Amino acid sequence: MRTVTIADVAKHAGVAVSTVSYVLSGKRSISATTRQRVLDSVRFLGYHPNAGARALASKRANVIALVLPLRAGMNLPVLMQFATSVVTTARLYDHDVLLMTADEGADGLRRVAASALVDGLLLMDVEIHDPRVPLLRELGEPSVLIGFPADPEGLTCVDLDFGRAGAICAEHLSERGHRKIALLGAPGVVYERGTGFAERTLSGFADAARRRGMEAVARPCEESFDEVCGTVKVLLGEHPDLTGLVVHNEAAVGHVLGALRILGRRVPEDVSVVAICPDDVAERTSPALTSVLVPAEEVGSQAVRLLMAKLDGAAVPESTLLEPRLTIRQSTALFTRQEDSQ
Amino acid sequence: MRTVTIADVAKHAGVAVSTVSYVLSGKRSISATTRQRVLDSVRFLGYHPNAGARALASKRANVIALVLPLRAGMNLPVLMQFATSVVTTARLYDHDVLLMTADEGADGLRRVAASALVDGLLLMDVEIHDPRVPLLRELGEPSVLIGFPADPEGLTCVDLDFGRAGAICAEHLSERGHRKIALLGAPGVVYERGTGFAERTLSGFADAARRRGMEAVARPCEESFDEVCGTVKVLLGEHPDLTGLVVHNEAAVGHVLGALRILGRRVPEDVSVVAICPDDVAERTSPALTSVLVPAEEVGSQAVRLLMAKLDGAAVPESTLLEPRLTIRQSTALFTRQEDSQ
DNA sequence: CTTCTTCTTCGAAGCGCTTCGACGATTCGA
DNA sequence: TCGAATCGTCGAAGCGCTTCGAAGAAGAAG
Repeated sequence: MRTVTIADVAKHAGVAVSTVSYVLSGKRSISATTRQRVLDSVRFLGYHPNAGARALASKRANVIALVLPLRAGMNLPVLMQFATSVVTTARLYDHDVLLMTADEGADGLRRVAASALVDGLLLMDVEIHDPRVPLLRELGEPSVLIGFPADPEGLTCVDLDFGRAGAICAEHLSERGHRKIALLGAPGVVYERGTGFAERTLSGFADAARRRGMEAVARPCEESFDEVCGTVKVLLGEHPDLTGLVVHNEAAVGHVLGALRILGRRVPEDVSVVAICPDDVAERTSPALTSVLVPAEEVGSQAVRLLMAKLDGAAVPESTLLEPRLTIRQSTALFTRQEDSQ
Repeated sequence: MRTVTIADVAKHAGVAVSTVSYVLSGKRSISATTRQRVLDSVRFLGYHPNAGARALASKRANVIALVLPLRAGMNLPVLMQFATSVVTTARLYDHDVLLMTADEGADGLRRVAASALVDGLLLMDVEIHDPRVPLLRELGEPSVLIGFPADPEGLTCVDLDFGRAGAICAEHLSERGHRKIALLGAPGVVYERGTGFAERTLSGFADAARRRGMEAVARPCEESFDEVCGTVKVLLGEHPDLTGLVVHNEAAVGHVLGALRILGRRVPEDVSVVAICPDDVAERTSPALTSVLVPAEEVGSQAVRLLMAKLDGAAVPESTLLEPRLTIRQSTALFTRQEDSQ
């Protein structure tokens, strides 16, 4: 069973090879009757263009690279959602996705760019001082970053507006009457690595709290049950009048409720909890958590769309921030001060 | 900055294009001096072969497809480890990895095979009655499956030996003196879908228990804390003399210890717990869990190696089962019967 | 009826690489 | 010492596709 080539289709349809090509690409007008005849032959023979030949002749591989980091402290479910949406969206544009890990580093990027294996790059989990960023400028390969480096000048970046996300959480608690609130963040290493989103959430949270005249504290937090429990305990010990908790650590979300239970605090009667996490995680706890969604799918498909636009030579905005959305569930309640604090 | 081609290298080194090609592929002997001269030119010019041209001429894309399912009930961290190890191992063989989701289904497989985009397929999370399996036979594309379909005849399959894993858990508990044990499994849907690994674990567990003269029960289990708690409660209610628990549900592992704590059972004094999960999960709990490792990395790299062998036309075993390893930690203790049951 | 357009379609020239056959230059056996 | 085998290298023929220039057909315009 030899594979079907464009020449086979041309012969079967009784036209020239180039005609078949033009029918398939739509780059020149072809009469309706010829087009139909060609299309019929394509279907009849089960023709699929040879990717290598196409790439060679057109200088377009119709493949994009997805560069995943896969480091500690990553949020797997969100990452997975993201990857899925990238693949799905890319397919809508007739592109495939090459999976690269960050281990290969600069050489890897250089290699795929130079070998014309891919037409563009999608980099995830970009850090504030990401070593890949200067290389990216040097390569001149079309690219889109998920996350923001320190200097996004000349690059195309997409992300959830984490500053707003932090602020929305604080504002929601403020509206519910809370006066003293805390942020339970990502593990310490995430901050140390300078991953932008964690810091931006924190400052959005803190700024909003200040604007609303609330007292706010923040703490990084590891992901094991015991660590979460310990952190929450210390937090409540140091700030007995704490009534609102924002959790920005997906893995810890589940443990926080358990910790509060053990510590004898009811949710939402004693403490209100808002999480920044995907909806399914927030819905699986009890009580279900009021949460701000990380729209992984939207980020992924938007990133692909931007990359496709760049491949077509279109101008795209350097910065795209996706608006977070708050979903109110059972973990936040109107807080009526039992006794005015102080 | 035009891209460097093999002709540029040839000219720079003062040899024929074909000579450069043979130096790089090693398919014909080349004198040491010429080889060195060519290699120097390659490095000097920063030459990277054009992937499309290479694929076209050699009929080998040097790319393999990784087909991920991305359904409910998947075990993300393991899946991620697996994907990483596939990419890393593939690179050792100078291959890249194309990421596909199962959504595209049969058409997707047909497409990448027909377009010669990839040389082979790696399918994950294969089900007992997987619709992709017959297609695979039809396509005749080199492939390796992770997991076992009902009829693996003529296919190449790799997996952890889950039957042994279940058995090892039971045997370990038996050796520690337990007489009545239970298996807390994957969510119900996983069993209903007929994913082989869950069933094989269960039967390995049950058989070993029977051989050792232990009483054994099993239950599927959802992943939220409340569901886990409920399931454990029912289990202990129905079987008050239960002293050993095997957990084969990574997401639930953390919750199980919390549930036992709430129910007033100490680990390992009252109940011993063995988990089937990656080491890092088992180590993060307290007490750290005695566990059987799912060697995701080994599965991934082994799968790639098998696929590479097939691409080279070598014969490979139809079935490769990786031996599970038990790591003893703090969650299982010698059980001394307080009173001989019955 | 001729000339100029416009619309379709065709032929051919690559794209950059691999691979086959061939050809000198050595080396070996007898 | 001569023919045969071996070694190292070269040239050229594709691989299957895109794309450019041009040609034929069919109207439109004069």
